Amino acid sequence: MSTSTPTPVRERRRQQTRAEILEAAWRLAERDGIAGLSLRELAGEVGMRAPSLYTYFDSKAAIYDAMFAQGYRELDAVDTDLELDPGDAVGTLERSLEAFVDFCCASVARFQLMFTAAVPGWEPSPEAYAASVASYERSVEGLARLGIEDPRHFDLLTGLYSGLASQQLANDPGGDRWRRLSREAAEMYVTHVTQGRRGA
Amino acid sequence: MSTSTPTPVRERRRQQTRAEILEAAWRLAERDGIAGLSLRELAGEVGMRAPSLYTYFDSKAAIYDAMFAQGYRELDAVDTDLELDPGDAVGTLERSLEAFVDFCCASVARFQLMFTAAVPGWEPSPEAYAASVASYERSVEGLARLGIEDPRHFDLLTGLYSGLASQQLANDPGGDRWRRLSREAAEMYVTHVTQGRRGA
DNA sequence: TAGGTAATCTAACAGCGTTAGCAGAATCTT
DNA sequence: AAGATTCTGCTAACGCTGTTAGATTACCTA
Repeated sequence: MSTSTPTPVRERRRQQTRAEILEAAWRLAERDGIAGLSLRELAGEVGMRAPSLYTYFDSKAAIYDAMFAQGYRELDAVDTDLELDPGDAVGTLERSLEAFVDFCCASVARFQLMFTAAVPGWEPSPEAYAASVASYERSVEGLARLGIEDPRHFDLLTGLYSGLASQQLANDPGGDRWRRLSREAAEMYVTHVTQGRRGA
Repeated sequence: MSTSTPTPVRERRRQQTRAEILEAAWRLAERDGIAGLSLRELAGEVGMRAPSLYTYFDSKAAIYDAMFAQGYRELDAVDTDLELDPGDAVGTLERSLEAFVDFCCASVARFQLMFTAAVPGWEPSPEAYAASVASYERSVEGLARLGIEDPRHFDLLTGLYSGLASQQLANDPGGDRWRRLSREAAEMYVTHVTQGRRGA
């Protein structure tokens, strides 16, 4: 007939090649910045010419999309590893802040892709964006278990996360000038959100 | 003689055309993102062809440099307008935070250029960078007059500035979801830095 | 008005993402 | 095993990018 199955064994090779391309893409993006990624060079890195990449990805934007989704999967892994102790909100937030700064510093390209509009024309597709929203909502849930439920307080905290990470990356890459403020920031924040309102 | 004066009246026209180019550059950068700026379109906007721009700027990077310096001059103007009241640290910081978020939101392109690495290959020249450092140090001085001198506390505050502004721009452009937290953030911060240490 | 400089142009180069059309290889079907 | 099909990679090309070289025009100065 005409439209047969998508060939089950072919699909394996295809996915493996896709993964190989993404791996090379991260390497090059780390070297040249996320927006500096060149399809011709990326293709050469996996032994191809540029047009052949279009067999595996519809466009450069689709490559960014796959990387974006990969980034949020990795962030979810970090969040999952983090042990949440409702009895020690400060300690939990401290570790969470440190983990987030570490996550951002571990890959500048990933940070640029996930949290800044560093790629001129690109923005995540609806599906990729949905993954980021899901990750965000999981954080909301975690914070709620620490007793933080006021939306304003939650926004204030995301500001702290974002602020420490972006300052660390922009003004002390490779160092810990802002990362080491995690404890102090957590204390300041928890003191603030619990002040006046004891118990419930 | 060979190398005569740079012609005093010619220089006026030249500077005016430079300003005209920069003005158009901001307009286009606002529309397409700072990295999406096209020299051919920029030239067309001022009635030229692309190569003619090289009479006024050595390269596209030089245009970014001029815009970068302009941005810091505008930021300095904001800081200068801000009245510093040592008797009301919270109020002063609140207004300062609001002003900074407003400054960032007033021009996404300017924010991208000044505070993010949104332009692939470009980074400010030593002269342009020096202007940003000078602006930074003026802020340190202002903060010191509010009694904030501990470098750690200062870094924590820059994190708050950066965090509120970047979250506002990324997740609620045009709104005030993070901007309106300025008061609360200032209270939280001042409470923290003054706790335990009264007087001197 | 003549001379010289400054400003602008066209043509071109190497790079970019992307598309069209074609060759070859790998697979599935008979 | 042979034929039909699909899949993967290629080359050539288009229109875009920043940039340079060289020629030409416009303008200020003397």
